[in-house]
Parts: sequence; structure tokens; C-alpha cells
Amino acid sequence: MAAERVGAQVDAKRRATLADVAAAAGVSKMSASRALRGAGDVSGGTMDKVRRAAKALGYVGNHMAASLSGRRSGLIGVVVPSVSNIVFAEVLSGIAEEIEGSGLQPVFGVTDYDPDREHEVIRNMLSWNPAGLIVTGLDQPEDTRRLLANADVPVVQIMDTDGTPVDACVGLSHHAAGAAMAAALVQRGRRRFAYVGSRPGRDNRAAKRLAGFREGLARHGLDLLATGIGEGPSTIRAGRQLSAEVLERRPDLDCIYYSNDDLAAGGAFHCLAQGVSVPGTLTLAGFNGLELVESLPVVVATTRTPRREIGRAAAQIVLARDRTGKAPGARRIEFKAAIHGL
Amino acid sequence: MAAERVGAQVDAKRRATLADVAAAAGVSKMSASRALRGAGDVSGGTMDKVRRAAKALGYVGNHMAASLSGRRSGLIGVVVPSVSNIVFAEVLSGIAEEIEGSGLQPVFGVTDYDPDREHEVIRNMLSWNPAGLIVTGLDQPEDTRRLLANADVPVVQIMDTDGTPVDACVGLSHHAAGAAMAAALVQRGRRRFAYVGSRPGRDNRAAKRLAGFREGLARHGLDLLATGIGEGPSTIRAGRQLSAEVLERRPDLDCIYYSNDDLAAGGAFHCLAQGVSVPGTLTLAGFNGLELVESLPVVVATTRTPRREIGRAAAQIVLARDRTGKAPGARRIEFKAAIHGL
DNA sequence: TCCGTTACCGATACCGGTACCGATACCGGC
DNA sequence: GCCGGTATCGGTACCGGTATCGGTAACGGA
Repeated sequence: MAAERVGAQVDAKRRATLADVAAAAGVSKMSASRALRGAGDVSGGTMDKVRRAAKALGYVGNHMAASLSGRRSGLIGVVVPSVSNIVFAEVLSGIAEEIEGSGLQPVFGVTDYDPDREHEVIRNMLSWNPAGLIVTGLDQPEDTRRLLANADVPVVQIMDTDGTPVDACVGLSHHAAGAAMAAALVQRGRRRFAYVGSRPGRDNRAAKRLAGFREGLARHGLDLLATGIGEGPSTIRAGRQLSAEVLERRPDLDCIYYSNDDLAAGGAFHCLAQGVSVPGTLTLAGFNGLELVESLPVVVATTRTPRREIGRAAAQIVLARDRTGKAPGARRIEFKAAIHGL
Repeated sequence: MAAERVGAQVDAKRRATLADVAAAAGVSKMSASRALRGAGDVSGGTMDKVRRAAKALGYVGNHMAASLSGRRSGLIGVVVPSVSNIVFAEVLSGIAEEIEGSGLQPVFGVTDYDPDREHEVIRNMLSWNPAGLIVTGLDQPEDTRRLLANADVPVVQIMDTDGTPVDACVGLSHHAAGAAMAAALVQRGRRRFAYVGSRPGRDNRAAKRLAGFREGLARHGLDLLATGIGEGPSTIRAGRQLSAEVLERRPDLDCIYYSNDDLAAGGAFHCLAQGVSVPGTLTLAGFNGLELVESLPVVVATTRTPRREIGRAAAQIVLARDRTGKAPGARRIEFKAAIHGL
């Protein structure tokens, strides 16, 4: 008894389907499908009969069905350790920017730096059979790598290039970044170093930077005089606290290298509060090149990382593969990390 | 010629399907399906024959098919104006936290504060027929509201409660927050106010705060003596710059209210660099309660907003609806915004 | 012994699209 | 008037799962 309402919402509740649109336009499902997605072989007349019908019915389409039917999925999986970290948020932002208008949608999963959860999240992503997968880091355990390798989708590992990607990678060498910072600091006359970081073992890119940093120091016969390692997450507050502790233990330091800019900002705040002259008496160096650090009222060194660009480049690789089918394309994109504030 | 390899990967390339698993386990697709997702009516024996087969084949499943077939979709759409803004990133984080383990995946869209793009993004989300939609803000244009209202999915509008939600909303009253901050500042003896914000017209929650703030001042017969409005995004740098400008025009100010904490932090940095005593000579007030502001070496007032909790609450509403089918549940959750630093 | 339950399983019909390929109509050229 | 070609269209068979429901076997009670 609701069947005669042809032009209106087909049924008070049920969403209009392609079949409804086709019926309303008086053509077949196929023609409607072709017309709506602009695939060839449709006459102008049919075209706008269908368009009109679709609009009248408020047709929305169903990506699920489209993805199941055609091969292409329209979803791109993004796996990051954390979203509340501005660094990854900006990567996401770059990805979103790049795929804007491509018809793809980013779906994300958060691992919280836990390898098991990462495995689970990736597995879950795969079951959406996405057009591509962007995952953070290069050091997945073997079973996760297998999972990625066997999945028949482009996989881009981001942030890091110190290692061998499963498929493609976009990022920078953290080892080199650490070493470069050490070299630059030594060149500026710094000799008495400490390192401040947090949650050892969770973020192995930070570990690579530290390793590089120590090697850099070692090349000049130097080593760290102290380290301050926090248990909690890398916050400004933690940076402030750890800096205070480390400086109390070794008041003779002339430089602190932080595992990231949040901690470094905390160090700067500590120095501002204590009247320690930065970078004169004490030089501080972080990592990431956050806006925060670069606008501080004192100069703090940092390594700028092109987060948005990494996101964009990764998305580009996926997009390219998605269009060309299976072209290998870029396998490894390494951005150079510029030191700022020295 | 590859057909005889039964126990191995079915075909070098093609992913194993449920049918493959079922065949390998010697049961029907249905039994395999039931076994794998733990839906009742499966014997223990069948259960692990299937489990074993699935593991042997490296079966991953296909959410697309499941979502198309069953009614439930497994995707939850999140629409935010920006991800690189830590505020929204934390909301995302709360959402991800809450739906962890529920089998749902968040898929996000970025509107960049553009209503047209928002409409497009929401439309696009809808075509994934998600289990729910979480969109930022309460002030969508009429056609977007219709789109949301007609969609047969739970819709939660977040961040704001000053207005009428399409379905449900979770957030806080920005108008009240602005007014409360004005009252608190006046009570602390401040009289000569300026406002610093950016990009007028883009962020209408900021506009609501400003309106509330002015009303709060008006209640004491006061008004803003100056405003500094930036053209670009709200960055620390912009805050620093705008603060300098406003103070140059009106050196007699005793308080600046910022549209958010990023700008306020910039103000604090300006004061630190210029040796202006904060909050003695000049009181600064921001909005959001970012960690950054609360760990500054000077005290800056701010309104704490429960971003992660907003995300969680919104996700909870969607989850509840998803399980119970169509229970109305909470329609409006208003968090109180606490002032900090005064 | 027979029947009603209960527990488990499988055939079938979809879900809403798209790929593939065959059908039809219309055209110009011979 | 017939033929081949081009431009459009539609029928059909899926994509890979799940809901539904009917069927079978095992089991307990009368």
C-alpha cells in the first residue's frame, strides 16, 4: 500500500537503493549505476533522468555493496600508536588532505605502542580489505610482517627508514637524526650531555635516535653523563620534572637531549622558572620541530620532521597503486631532517 | 592446476574465503560462519575443526561482506573540522578508546571548518551506512541537518550544547563558559579587557564563548577595550604576535581573553619575553585546559574541557544504540567546564 | 517402542552494488 | 534493402558473507 508512492521516499524508513532509482528513472540498475558514477556509455538524456531520480529519492549509495562487488574498496587503513600525540595527528591530517576528493576514506586504528594490539588492529583493518594500509614504524614482529606481506594490498610503513620495509616506506632515519644532532651540538661547543626520555622500550624510533646520538658523541670521544627516564607518557610536565632531577644530579651539564619536543619544552619551562640561561648556560635539544618549541621565548634546538608530508607521500603511494593496479612505484622515500635552532 | 592444494593457500593470490574454510573443515559455510563469530548452535568439535581450518588458511574475513549481509555495519563515522588540532585529536582518542574491543572501527572525515565540505563528508560517511555518526558542532546548515535526521543511524553532535541536537549531543555550553570566565576575571579585580582570536566566522563555538564573555562583562558594566583578530589559524606564534599588537594599542590592559589555549600560550610567551608580569600586571585567559598552558612557567587561566570524555561519551551512545537497536538513551550530556588557574 | 524436544547443521535467499557480455537501435555506405 | 559499426542499454552472474528456516540425529520420557 506504500508502493504507489513512486517519486517519494520509497518506504518511510528503508533507504532508497539503486534499484529504486533505476525504477523511478525508468532504466535498468546498470544504466543507473553507470550514470551515477560517470562511467561511460550513457546518453545525456538517461544521465539526467537518473540524476533527477536520485536527487528526488535522496539516494545515498552504499559503499559496502560497491566495495564488495567491484574490487576496489574505498577505505584506506591507518595504524598509529596514538592519536592524541600531535605528531601522529598531523600525519593523519596529511593523509586526509591528500586523499581528499579521491573517494577514499581513512579508517584508523590505535595501537598504543603495543605490538599485540598492533597485530590485532592490522588484522582487523585487513578484513575491510582496504585499498591500502599505512602503518607506523618499521619494526613489527615477524608474524605481523607476514600478515602485511601476505595481504594483497599496498602497505606503506611510515616515520622510519632505518630498516627494511615490507613493501614501501616513507620517513626519515632516526639514527641519522640523532647522530646529526650530536654532531651539531658538539660543534657548538657542548661537551657535558644528558639524555631525557620516557617509557623506554615503547617507542623504538626514540631508541634509534638515542643510539645515533651516542654514536655521534662517541665519534668525539664523548658520552652521556646522565640520563633521566620517566615512566609515564612524554608530557611537558614530565619534561620539566625530569629536567629538574637530572640537573640536580649533574648541575654541571651544558646540554640536554630530549627524546622529543614535549619533554624539551618542559625543560625550557624549568629553565625559565629557575632563571637558567638557555641556550647559553644550558643548551636544550628536542625532536620533531613542533610549533610549540619553535615559538618558545628561549631558543631550543630541535629536528624538524615533515609529518604532514610523510602522511601525504604515504597516501600518494597508496593512491598511485590503487589507480595503476599494481605498479611498484616508490619503494622508499626518505626525507631529510633539518636541525633548527642551533 | 592449483586446485589440488587444499590445505595450503587456496590460490597463490586470492584470499581465503569463508567457503574455503568451510570446505577445509568439511562443514557448511553457515556452520563455519557461526563457529568463527561465536554465534550459538555449534558443537565443540565443529568449533575447533573450523578454527583450525581458519588458522591454517590464514583466513581473515571480510567486513564488507558481513556488513552488507547482516544489518550491522561495524564502522562508526567521525566528522571533525581538523585533526591536527590537538583538541579534536584527543576526542578521536577518546572515541578509539571507548570502542576498543567492540569490533567497531572509526572512520573519519575532515571538514576544515567548511560547511559545504562538511555536507559532502557526512554524505560520504552515510554511504558506508555506519553504525553511528559523531559530528562536531551543533550548528549545521538546514540541509545538512536534514541529511542527518533522515539517515537512519544514531547521530551524536559533540563539543557544544548551546542549541538543539538532531539526535543526541555531548559537550558543554560555550556561551556559559565564556560568561563564567568573565565573571571569574572580574571577581579577581580585572577591569580592562581585550579579546584575541582568529579567523572570525569559522569556529562558531569560539564565537559563542566570546558572546558569553561580553555578556558576562556587561553584567558588570564593562566591555572589551580592544580586540585582536588574526587571519590565519590559531597558533602559538599568532598568539604572540596578536598579543604584542593589542598591547601596543592598549598598554593599559589588565586582562586578555583568548579564543583558545594556543593563542593564550603565545600571549604568555610574549609576556615572558617582554618581562610583563603575569598574572599580576596582566592576566591571561585561554580555553581548553591544554597541558601546555597548565605547565607554563607563569600562571595562565583556562577553562578545562573534558575532550577525551566527550569522545568516550559520544562513542558510548553509539555503542548503546548499536546493541539495543533503537533505544533513545541519553539525548544530551552536558559536561561542566571548570576554570583553572585563577 | 514411539514421540516430542533439543542441539546442531545446511540449503537457500538475499544484502546492494558492479563486471561482463550480449542485445538492440540507429546510422551511413554500398 | 542489406550489412557492419557505434552508441546505449539490460540480463545475469557474481562479490563474501549472514538470516531464516527446515531437516536430521540424538536423547529423554511415557
